[in-house]
Amino acid sequence: MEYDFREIERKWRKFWADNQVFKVEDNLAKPKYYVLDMFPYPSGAGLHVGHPLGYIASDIYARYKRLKGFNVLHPMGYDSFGLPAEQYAIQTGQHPEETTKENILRYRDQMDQVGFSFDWSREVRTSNPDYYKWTQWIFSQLFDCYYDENQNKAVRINQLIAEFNRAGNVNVKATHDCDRVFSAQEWSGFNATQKEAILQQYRLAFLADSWVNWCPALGTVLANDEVINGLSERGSHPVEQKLMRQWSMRIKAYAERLLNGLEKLDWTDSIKDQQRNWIGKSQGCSVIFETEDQQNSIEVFTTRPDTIFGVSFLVLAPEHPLVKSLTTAEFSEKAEEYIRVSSLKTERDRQANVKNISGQFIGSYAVHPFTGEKVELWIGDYVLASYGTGAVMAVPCGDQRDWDFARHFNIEIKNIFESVDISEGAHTEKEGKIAASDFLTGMTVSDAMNAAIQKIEEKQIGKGKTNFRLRDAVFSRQRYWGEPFPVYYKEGLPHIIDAKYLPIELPEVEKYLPTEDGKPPLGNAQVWAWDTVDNQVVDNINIDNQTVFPLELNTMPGWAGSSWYFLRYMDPHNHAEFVSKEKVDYWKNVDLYIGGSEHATGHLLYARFWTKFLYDLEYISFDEPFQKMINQGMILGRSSFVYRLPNGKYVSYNQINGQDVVPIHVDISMVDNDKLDIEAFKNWRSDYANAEFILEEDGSYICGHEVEKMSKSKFNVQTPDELIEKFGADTLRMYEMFLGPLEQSKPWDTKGIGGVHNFLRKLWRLFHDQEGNLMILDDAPSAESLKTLHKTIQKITTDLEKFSFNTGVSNFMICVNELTEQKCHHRLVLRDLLLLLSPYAPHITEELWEKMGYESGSINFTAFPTFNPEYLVESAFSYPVSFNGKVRFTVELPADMSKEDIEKHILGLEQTQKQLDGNQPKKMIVVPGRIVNVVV
RNA sequence: GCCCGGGUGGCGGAAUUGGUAGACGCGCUGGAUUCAAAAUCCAGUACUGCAAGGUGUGCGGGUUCGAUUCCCGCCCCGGGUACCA
Repeated sequence: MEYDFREIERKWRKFWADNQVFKVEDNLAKPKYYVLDMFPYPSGAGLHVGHPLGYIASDIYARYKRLKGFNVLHPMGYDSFGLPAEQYAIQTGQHPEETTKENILRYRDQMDQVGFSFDWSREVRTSNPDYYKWTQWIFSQLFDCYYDENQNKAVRINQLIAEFNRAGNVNVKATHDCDRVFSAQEWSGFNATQKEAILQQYRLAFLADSWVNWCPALGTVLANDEVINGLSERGSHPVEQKLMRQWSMRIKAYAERLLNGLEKLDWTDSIKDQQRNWIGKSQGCSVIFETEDQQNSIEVFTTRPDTIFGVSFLVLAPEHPLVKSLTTAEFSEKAEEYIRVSSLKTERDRQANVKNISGQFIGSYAVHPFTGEKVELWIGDYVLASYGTGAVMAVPCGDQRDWDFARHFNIEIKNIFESVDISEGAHTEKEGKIAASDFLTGMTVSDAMNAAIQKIEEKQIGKGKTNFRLRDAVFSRQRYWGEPFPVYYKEGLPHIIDAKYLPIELPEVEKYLPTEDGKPPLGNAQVWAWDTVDNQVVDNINIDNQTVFPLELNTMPGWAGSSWYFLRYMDPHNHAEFVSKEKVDYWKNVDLYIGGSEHATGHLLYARFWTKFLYDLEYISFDEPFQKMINQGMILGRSSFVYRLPNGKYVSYNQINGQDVVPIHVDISMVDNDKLDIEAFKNWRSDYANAEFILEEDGSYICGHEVEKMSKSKFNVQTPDELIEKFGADTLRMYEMFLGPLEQSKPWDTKGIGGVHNFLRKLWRLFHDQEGNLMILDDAPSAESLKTLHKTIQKITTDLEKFSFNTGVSNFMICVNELTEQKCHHRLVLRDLLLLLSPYAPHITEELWEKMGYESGSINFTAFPTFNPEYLVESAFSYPVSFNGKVRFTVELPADMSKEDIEKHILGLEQTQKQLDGNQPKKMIVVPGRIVNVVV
């Protein structure tokens, strides 16, 4: 019987599904292991061969862990809210839910074909009301909390209110945006609106007017990580700054913990560094400069307090609140013009003109806190209003931008560094000694830093401070296809709908576009008001602002649902809680997370933030979601090209010979081994129907190729479906792993897939005789076969532990090659081989397992073979003998021979004497079991 | 600019973390089998040289008995990031 992979794979997929083989119970008696893939957004394009790469790796690992006796949680779901479905809806009028469902069906079908061992009974979809009910609930918890910096955790807002009632906010240490200090008496005098306005400045989910990245083309705001070089991540549309009233998340409160938490995670340095940079902690100090007229004071933030005597001017952001009052009449016109011009610049313009130095003197001066000298005040848009204090002390000798600015505007450049030349640029290195700086003179930079901060604090003109680049995260989107907020507005104040009435389901709308008066799409909904008596969503006509109120029109961003989905898998059908304490205490956090590195500063940061928050409230017992993470590389496409000559003929690649040609992408399905199917090409498009060719000598047309990202427009997309049809899922799984290290990006090339397919056929033959009948021998295997087997057990095990899946495949090939040569048909060897291979190639191994007479469908729940080193003991070793490091010959010697004996033996050899050519060896290096080196 | 990766045959990639560079697969060459093809099997395949040999892991140095591996200085490619004070 031949290896009929189609029949075999169909059979086992059905068996697994019918018997729910991979359904996992919360078996508290067994040790747990949680293997998770980043869940996909189900796009209309379906999966290409790049998508399953990570899923295959995680599936192999999950199956391996099961064989090792772990209770493995290995779920899958869909991040099913998102922009593409909504834009498709705008174009076609089709409800995003419909398209999303269709896409999910296609994804599921494609994933099923690969033979993954997901427990589909735990599937989650973020757009499912049963799911987003809890996303809304978590939002309401964030709304109900503030961050207490004394306890260093999130605490219920009631406790803050109690403190306000007791003593105002004088003693409160919390992360907040509140710039006023009030007493208990004042607090009790505030009305409800005033009180809530203040509370908003403390809540972890809060409403605030903030500068946001507004994308007019998409009609929505975007988070910082959704903006790349001033353009939207999706669609590359321009983004501008706009002041809007938006929901935000006070992620800043967690900056320090998000930074420190990275230490204990088993992630790549690259991702950790990206998060560190994004969080952007910088230590320094604030310094207050009094203005010359002593009417105002300007606070700056600096990381170089040691250079305070090098200050020659201050620069304020054009948006700085004091600019207006500090500008003298003489300069007001110029200053206003400068402010106007810079406000028109989008973030993108500002970035594009980084080299352009611009600024404006505003006519007044500050006073240097130590020297009492006058310091010019300037505005310049290289200073950002949103970072630090929105003002900097400029030290041209120590900072290149300040140096450029000073040079450009002809401002004095003081040198406060000992024997450093600053005529051609600033001295930015933190080394050397400080000069001409009063009490700092003669100190090293680091000593001077400490001394300066100490003095500044003594004089009460500032204090040591830590700044973070991390901004609070905007949480409102002007979209339809996202989670609605459980929020209604009463007298302009947001009120949270009680958890027992959740979910608040997305309303039906006629159009998915913003309303004519610029409200978000939910503004089109007819039934979108909250009845506080009946506690339900009712028609807008009932709004009386007495008992029925308008609901929030924004929806939540894409990262809301993906920030906690890994928890829901543990308890996906729980209607009473987002996850039960018992289950989350058993499964804990994800042991192995596999996904792309493009989520470094988005999803991975937000998920960590929400995890820490839920930990603070003691809903979960761990504060990092993903212990170990592997980022699979991108699989690139291999595009094929035909070349058109100016005369319209198509010339084969090797016949171009430097002629002027236009390369044209051709669909890779028409190309086999770079050879073009000419008929298919002619039939592809009408304008190619009469194409003429200049062919190779053998009459074929050879295409050129290039490695590029896979995309429809380049006709280089390879879907898994057609490969599975042609070679089977087991072949595809092993081939994707064989391509190279998981983390590396690599070009997709179908050429080698035949080699992997041959391997499986060869494996099949190992279990059968020449006539194709099953042939399993029950007598004792040879020592040689046992050696092959145990060598393989050892290698496969270490490869799996190192996630080196590509070398794993090689080692299987070596093993099967050796066993074939040994004509090994022994039960004991083949049984273990099947177990070893089953994580990689589950279908063929289930089939052979069953044929060998073992229980059907049990192979993934048996036990992984254990390595026995006894079988590998060698009696002899073939020593490479080198002279001055160059290997000249090898010699077979007993493995237990002593160093001295080896040395003697080698020296006595004729070959050695020949190599020595009459010279005396200076020295001999003998590494037992490794190498012999003779130094001449 | 800065921060992470990476550079090994015609190609994808191996190499116990200082010990025989190029495993495994693809491709290619030759052969067996076949009426023929497919499939399968065997042999060869870093470069150079008739050969002995010589040269080879981006480039230039260094440490070492011995370096793809460690150190110093460059070059190139990929990813991230930036008037962040």
